[in-house]
Amino acid sequence: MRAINFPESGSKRKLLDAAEHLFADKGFEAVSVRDITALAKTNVAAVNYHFGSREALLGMVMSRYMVPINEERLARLETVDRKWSGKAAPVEEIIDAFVRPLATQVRKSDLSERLFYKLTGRIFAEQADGMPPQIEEQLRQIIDRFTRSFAKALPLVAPEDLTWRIHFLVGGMIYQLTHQDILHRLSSGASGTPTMEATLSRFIRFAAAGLREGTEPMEPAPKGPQATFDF
Amino acid sequence: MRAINFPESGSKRKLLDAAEHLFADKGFEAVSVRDITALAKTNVAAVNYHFGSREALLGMVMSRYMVPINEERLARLETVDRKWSGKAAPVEEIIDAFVRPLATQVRKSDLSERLFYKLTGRIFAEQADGMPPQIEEQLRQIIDRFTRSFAKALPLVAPEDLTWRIHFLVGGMIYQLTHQDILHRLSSGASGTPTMEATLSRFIRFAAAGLREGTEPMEPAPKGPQATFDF
DNA sequence: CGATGATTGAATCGCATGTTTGACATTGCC
DNA sequence: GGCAATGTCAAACATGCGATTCAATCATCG
Repeated sequence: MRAINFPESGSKRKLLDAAEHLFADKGFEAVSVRDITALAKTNVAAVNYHFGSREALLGMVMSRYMVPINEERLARLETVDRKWSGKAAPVEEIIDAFVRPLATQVRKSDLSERLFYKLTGRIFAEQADGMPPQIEEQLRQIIDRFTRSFAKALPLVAPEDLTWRIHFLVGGMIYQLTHQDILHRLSSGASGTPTMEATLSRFIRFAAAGLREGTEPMEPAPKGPQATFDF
Repeated sequence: MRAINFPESGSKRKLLDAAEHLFADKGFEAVSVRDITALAKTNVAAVNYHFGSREALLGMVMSRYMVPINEERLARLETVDRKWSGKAAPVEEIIDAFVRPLATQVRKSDLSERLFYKLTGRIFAEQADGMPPQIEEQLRQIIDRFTRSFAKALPLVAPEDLTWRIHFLVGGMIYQLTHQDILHRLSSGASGTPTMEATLSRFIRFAAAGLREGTEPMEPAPKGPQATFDF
């Protein structure tokens, strides 16, 4: 499907690394070509020589970063599908296949945990238009495949509802990644930044409950008339 | 607490309106002073004359936009608290107090639905640092107050867990607002943009289930060994 | 009216941006 | 060695930016 060669060394690689760090830290718009070449210790012209333009470099940073994550997502989903072939898989496992690659790929990266997650968030939050076409295509495929698996796991959720709930899921995760620090700054009882592992399992529980909503075998209302809340 | 007068007319008002439209549509960084003054049909110098700087104008746009929303949030929460004084309110009502003001304030605005929500999202997603101090303070107060109400409504959820779940909630909503169009473009079975009312009630159900997760009176596992899922 | 202070307008400042240029250095291959 | 191809470099270019200047205009009120 793909045929990109990400350079292993040389100043092209140095530029990609520097750009990745800076984009993750400050955001795509806030980083100039000169910032990048300064950090990479190359000449300003190097960016345009190697990539043609600043935008092309930006796209290549996103690709190099996203492609392995998305490939692992699909691989993990396939494993889950095989394991539960035909039967409905637990939604937790599907969500896990979607978010876990973030935790595994972070270790293969030069980026710190914090920067790695910020970059993920930024790719969605800032650059969602202007994404390289092949990345957008890959994403479309992923949402498609995961939606199919969720649909099988949650036959009682109407497809229309399911689409929305998946959006809420993706959004909650993205936002969480990008804005961990800010949200914690706004919460007065802010406990220190926790490990990614803990965040992921918390998130999976939260999202799984949201996805399953309404499919439980009739829970007795624990308190008050919440069954009659009027929407 | 506050003592801002938002101008009712004149070119100061025209600048605020123009800036609001442009910021919502293109994002804060992508809009220049010249773009704003062109749309407002004023001179370039007007921005610096009336606001001192581009940044100050940006802050005033955010304030004029966010303050009424946040005030309505607090007012609604207070109503809910009074209604259930002492007792635990249904989480749906608390979430509603948080998200409903978006639907009511959109009608008082000059902005289209789409631009209105995009602006909300952008204030969080792009400008979360650099927010005017008084807005940040207001937000902190809101998260505080809502957290307290949620805690009372969900006594079985550990405070630490609750903080996280609220983050997921806020993030899911923000992201949804900002990226409705993109997510729908990525979902192949994209049905047309639905009304805000429908989105809100879908979201409230999703988030309420996530918040309540683990507090239900022991649901019989509907399928598979999901109780032993290993995190 | 005329004076005073608020507002506008055209021009310009200094600066940072992405990109291009052309000379120079390095590399790899015959 | 010779000679392309490839890569590097300092310098400059064109553009757009936020901000400022200062004279012209306007509104308000004595």
